Amino acid sequence: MPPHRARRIPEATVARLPVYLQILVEQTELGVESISSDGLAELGGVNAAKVRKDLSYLGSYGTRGVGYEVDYLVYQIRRELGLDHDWPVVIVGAGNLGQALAGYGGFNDRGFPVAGIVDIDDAKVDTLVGGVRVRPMSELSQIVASRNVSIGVVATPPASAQDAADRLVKAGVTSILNFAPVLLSVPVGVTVRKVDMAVELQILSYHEQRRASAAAAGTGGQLHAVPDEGRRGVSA
Amino acid sequence: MPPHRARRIPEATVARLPVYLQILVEQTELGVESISSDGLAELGGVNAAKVRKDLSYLGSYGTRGVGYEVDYLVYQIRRELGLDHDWPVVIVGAGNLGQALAGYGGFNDRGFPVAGIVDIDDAKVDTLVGGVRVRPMSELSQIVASRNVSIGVVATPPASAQDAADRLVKAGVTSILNFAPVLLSVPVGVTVRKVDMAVELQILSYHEQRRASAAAAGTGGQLHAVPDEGRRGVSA
DNA sequence: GATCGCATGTGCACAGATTCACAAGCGGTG
DNA sequence: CACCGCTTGTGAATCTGTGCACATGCGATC
Ligand SMILES: NC(=O)c1ccc[n+]([C@@H]2O[C@H](COP(=O)([O-])OP(=O)(O)OC[C@H]3O[C@@H](n4cnc5c(N)ncnc54)[C@H](O)[C@@H]3O)[C@@H](O)[C@H]2O)c1
Ligand SMILES: NC(=O)c1ccc[n+]([C@@H]2O[C@H](COP(=O)([O-])OP(=O)(O)OC[C@H]3O[C@@H](n4cnc5c(N)ncnc54)[C@H](O)[C@@H]3O)[C@@H](O)[C@H]2O)c1
Repeated sequence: MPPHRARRIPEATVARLPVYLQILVEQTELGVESISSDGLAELGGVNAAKVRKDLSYLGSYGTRGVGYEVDYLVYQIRRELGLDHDWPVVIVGAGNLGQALAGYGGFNDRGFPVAGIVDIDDAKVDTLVGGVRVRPMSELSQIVASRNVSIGVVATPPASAQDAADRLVKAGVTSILNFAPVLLSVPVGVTVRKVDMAVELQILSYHEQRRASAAAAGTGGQLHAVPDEGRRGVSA
Repeated sequence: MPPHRARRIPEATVARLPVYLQILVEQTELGVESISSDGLAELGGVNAAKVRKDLSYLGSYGTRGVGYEVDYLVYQIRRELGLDHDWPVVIVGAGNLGQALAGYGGFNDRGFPVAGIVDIDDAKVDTLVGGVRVRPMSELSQIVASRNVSIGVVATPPASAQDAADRLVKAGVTSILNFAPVLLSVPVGVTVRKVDMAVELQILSYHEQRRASAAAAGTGGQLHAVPDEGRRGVSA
């Protein structure tokens, strides 16, 4: 039986664990063997108390007065995130974005090999993108089943995104990463995350605009820096 | 003088306004002239009370007993987000991702035309990606200055991302959208947002893993659906 | 012009996330 | 083996966000 039974980790923490993991792996490569919550906080751009609380959800894996053993922490975070094995993904839509994703080595390195990429356009089928051959939609189910895929990526135009999601679900996928700027409707039990780059730009635009109007209304142009936080602006 | 002076809008709300905006524009195109908080909530996959509270930060632009006039709401959200004019962006890094971004029409449509794309690799310079010619790094400042760019996109490998950000800041950019999986360090007054696709996949992986272990520990395989929420899984 | 239905706008209670502050405890030192 | 410095782990306070529930007020109807 595992140490704590079925502890539920807050979503906010789950979203930060991958960031810690990334940093810790980099530190390992630099030969660092031990790290304090302060050190990790610095590298991750967050508060040290938050780091400690986040890590405490995994269990007590630090040593008081010393810090955390990097290797062991990597192992524990990996385990918690389910990264102790690969998660092959299937990409639907071999357009601009789908091709960039398929050709990107970073996913493979981080445990998400591209099991296949499918497209509805016959002209795209059988072309090679990033070492992967584009397959027709009819093979989607077969790819999912044979490679035991549970994560699908939607990279089709918005109008086709729901169709793509429906096919993924029908094929047996239970998690979807959606790049189309539309809300996907899926059965209960399927998890969807959306990445919308236009939304990100619009959030930046809001802050730009706010800065501009604050300057206009403000002390007359002289922009004096906020107290501190070292050398970092609004982040996410 | 504007109606409310300098109301501060909660970050969570700022992040949802672009989603409402997108939906409202689509509704306009469908000929819909008026929408209730319920309707908008449905289309946006959120709670109706949240929609009302979010919109109330902009001012009282609804009509009790009726709803919101779509056109007017679009206008107000645009204004609040600073989308009453275009925000040209400059992309650093013309690799897989940079090319996909430059070739993507959706940014232009949503008010973020690509003012330029630069790369450090001479072999890439002068090639055309998505109708835009790749420029050498030496022209970055000139592009930023002449097109009045305040938003930069980092699409270089992680190791070069800080360098790219430094150059953007030096050129005068005050907002950065970072696609490299590293924390960027920037001066106070510069806003950074990070989009990390591997993080998104890892969050999905966490939920997959959790589902799997819950099923193993659970009632023995028979997956019965959660009470409801209609037909939608975990979302973001 | 009084009445009624209906959707907004918001006070309030609750939930979740962040941060502080400090007791607990490990390892090294004398 | 007792002491000391240092960092973890966590209770408690605070801040932020969510969602209910309902008073408010608009517009339509009679
Ligand atoms: N390219 C980018 O940089 C970028 C940036 C942000 C968001 N997006 C979003 O990502 C999505 C894809 O963008 P893109 O630029 O790659 O578009 P694209 O038009 O280049 O490619 C879309 C691909 O999907 C295929 N397709 C269409 N309908 C399909 C269906 N029902 N099933 C399977 N395949 C189908 C098309 O044949 C095409 O190959 C869009 O929703 C877009 O809004 C793209
Ligand atoms: N391709 C994807 O789908 C994808 C997905 C997720 C994340 N990313 C991230 O996006 C970034 C870019 O990925 P990619 O696949 O396009 O990489 P890539 O290697 O194809 O392209 C990177 C480009 O940046 C240029 N470059 C390198 N150093 C530079 C510098 N100092 N200044 C300016 N340009 C420089 C290179 O010449 C190259 O053209 C990476 O950080 C990657 O982790 C990419």
